[in-house]
Amino acid sequence: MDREPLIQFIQTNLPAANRQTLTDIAAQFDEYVLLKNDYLLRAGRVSDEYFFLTDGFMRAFTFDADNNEVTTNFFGKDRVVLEVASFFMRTVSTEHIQALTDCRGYMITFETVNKLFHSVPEFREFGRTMLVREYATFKQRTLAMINKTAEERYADLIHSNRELFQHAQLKQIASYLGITDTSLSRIRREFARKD
Amino acid sequence: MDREPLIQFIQTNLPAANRQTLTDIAAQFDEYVLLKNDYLLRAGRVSDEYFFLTDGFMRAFTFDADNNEVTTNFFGKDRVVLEVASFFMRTVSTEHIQALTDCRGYMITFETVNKLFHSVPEFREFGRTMLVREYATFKQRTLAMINKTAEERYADLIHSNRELFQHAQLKQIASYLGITDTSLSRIRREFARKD
DNA sequence: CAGGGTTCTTGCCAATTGGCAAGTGCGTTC
DNA sequence: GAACGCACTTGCCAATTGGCAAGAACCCTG
Repeated sequence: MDREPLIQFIQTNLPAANRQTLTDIAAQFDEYVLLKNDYLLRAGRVSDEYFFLTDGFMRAFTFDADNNEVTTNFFGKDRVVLEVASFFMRTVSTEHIQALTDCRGYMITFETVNKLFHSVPEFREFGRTMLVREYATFKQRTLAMINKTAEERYADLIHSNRELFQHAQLKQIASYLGITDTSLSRIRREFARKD
Repeated sequence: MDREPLIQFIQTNLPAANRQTLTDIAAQFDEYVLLKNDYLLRAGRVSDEYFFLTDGFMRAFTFDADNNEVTTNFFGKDRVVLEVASFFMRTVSTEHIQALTDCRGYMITFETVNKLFHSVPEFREFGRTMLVREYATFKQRTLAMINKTAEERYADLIHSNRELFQHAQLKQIASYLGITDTSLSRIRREFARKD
């Protein structure tokens, strides 16, 4: 069982930890595999999945008042995949998390996260850093919705995550960007002319 | 020094803690007062302010690419006021936090937060709960930007926080809702006709 | 390779929102 | 109380985005 990707990831976010601590933390995770279209989490359940994704793409989505699917997040390699509110507050999830491709990674439960959280100071730091990063990312997205045009948001996404476009449907990307698939299609046409 | 508001707040978010633990945590905070228009944080600095607001209203704001002011957050009574990214990641803040009214509350520094975080298990839980709540709130806001109209977002805000409208300028509220002051003015006109 | 389903694109028109500039209302100051 | 500044409103028009429906492109599956 090669946990190097996991260890590397924790270390990147926690340079101060020594090798033994890192492997101790990593040992608490279980290897986990999803096939394309498998669900990591379904709405209506309380999430018990803290998943570190080493290979593949996933997305989180929910439904709006008119029952339209809205993609709330995409996840790629080397990211922690979880529904923060449901996992930490033990509330029923309003979101689904599904594999866009075959996926591979490492899983840990709420109970184990808590155990590590209280017994390993370095893991506390790691957990907090994760949460702060995710928070900052969401804040940036809210800000982008406010002060950037749909075209700018599209440009940002394709430049930062071109590979995503090979795995996600344009309709999913559109709802993530806060526009309809029709508008996204038009933006892509304009974009193709210039760039 | 009556720290009851602070103790009550911590207890609400941490029902398991006993009285002694609560007073020990509260003892680490310092009373702090701001006059209207005073800044709690200025962009360009690394935030060292974790502020529990017991009375008054505050707002956080930044500037977009065209140098327009964008209000990113409003804070009322019984809320923790801080710039999460700057405070926890020790990065330079892109945001200002300013008092909309005279304010009163309790302050704690990054160093003391960390001390408590590692030495008091109950405070770890408290800190994590705060962060998770703030995260969930921002996520809800992003979602609202995507699948609600400007009018619905306005209705939500005025119903959940009517008092805010007595202290913040409509232009500030408009940028928080992701629209111009012109549009907000029109929405309010329509709204007044119906409701 | 024919048929059927899904995704994506396009055209047309409507609704929402923005930009600008002028106007109104209100409080402050001298 | 006249003059000024500031916040807010309004009118006019333009730009952006959405809704709908039809068509094109593509992929399965038999």
